[in-house]
Amino acid sequence: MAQKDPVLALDNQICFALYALNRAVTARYRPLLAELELTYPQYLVMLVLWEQGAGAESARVSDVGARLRLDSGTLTPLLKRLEERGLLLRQRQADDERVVRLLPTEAGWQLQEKARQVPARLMCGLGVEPQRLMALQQELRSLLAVLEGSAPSD
Amino acid sequence: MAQKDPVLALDNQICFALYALNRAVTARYRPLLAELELTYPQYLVMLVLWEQGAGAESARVSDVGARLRLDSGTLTPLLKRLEERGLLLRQRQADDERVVRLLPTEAGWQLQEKARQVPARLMCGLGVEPQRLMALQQELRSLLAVLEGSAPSD
DNA sequence: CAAAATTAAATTGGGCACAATGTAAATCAC
DNA sequence: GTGATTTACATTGTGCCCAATTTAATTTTG
Repeated sequence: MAQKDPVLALDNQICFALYALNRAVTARYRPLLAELELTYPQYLVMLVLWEQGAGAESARVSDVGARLRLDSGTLTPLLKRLEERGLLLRQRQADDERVVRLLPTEAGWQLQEKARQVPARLMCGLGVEPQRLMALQQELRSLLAVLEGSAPSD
Repeated sequence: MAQKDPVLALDNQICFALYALNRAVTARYRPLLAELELTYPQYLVMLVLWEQGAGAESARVSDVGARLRLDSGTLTPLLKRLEERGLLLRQRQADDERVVRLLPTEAGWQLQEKARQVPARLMCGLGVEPQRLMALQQELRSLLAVLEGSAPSD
């Protein structure tokens, strides 16, 4: 007893494969995002803001949080750093002071131009057939939907 | 220009699917590991130590780091917390004082007993066919091997 | 309308990740 | 065998994550 147990073997933990690959992929993004002076979570936030489009209704903190599954404890300081860098403005909504609207600045939009090449450069660097990645992405998204659609412990 | 761009759409980023699913799965572990009073990275470290077996040569900090792809900046404080909790001993190797050996204590081995049920309980809670998870894990591991076998930007 | 409940962010605190640097011990090179 | 490298951890500092709490504004209820 109290010895090796295949059930507890690291290589049998689905979680570890996910954890390790996530960090390995993030590490591949790092040098590319360093050119934009963005961290990986900051890049994701900018993607959400860019996605809203310039003309559309600006995103709220909670919109970004819902999209990225992050709460204000993570987002508030991150957004303040992006604001200090001049990439966006955080402003309280006049008719509902609880809400903070996030508006990319001109510099924020200019950064989008530089960011456009990131996905392709990443894919190249990975050295994996795009089809294979697309298939994986579909599966990951599908599983995420399953997890988000069921209670944390049915 | 400077508007929506399918290349930058969040839903097209393989990275985001990986990032979001990893956090969702970790969140599923959290209540189970809370019963053991372990965080998720602490759980992974204990898995490595348990895997070594009680009779075998004890693991070094760098062994755990190599297995989990974590450096001493992450591991040292984490291991100190596990030591404070009485789950392991950190002791310098006599014939090479640079090396720190990690030895699970009796409490550390007892915790393995409680941990044995974690994987099955997690799988149940996910509500996904085990075969599907096994297939995903194979793919994740295969991709991790590819990334670790190639330069960070070929 | 006033009290209670809800909502949106912010704050606080603990614990990862990771880059960069520091420190001491062991090994190598001449 | 001594100086230069290398190795193994530790430390420092920045930036996530997340739980729990707080604050302030809005909405709901009686």
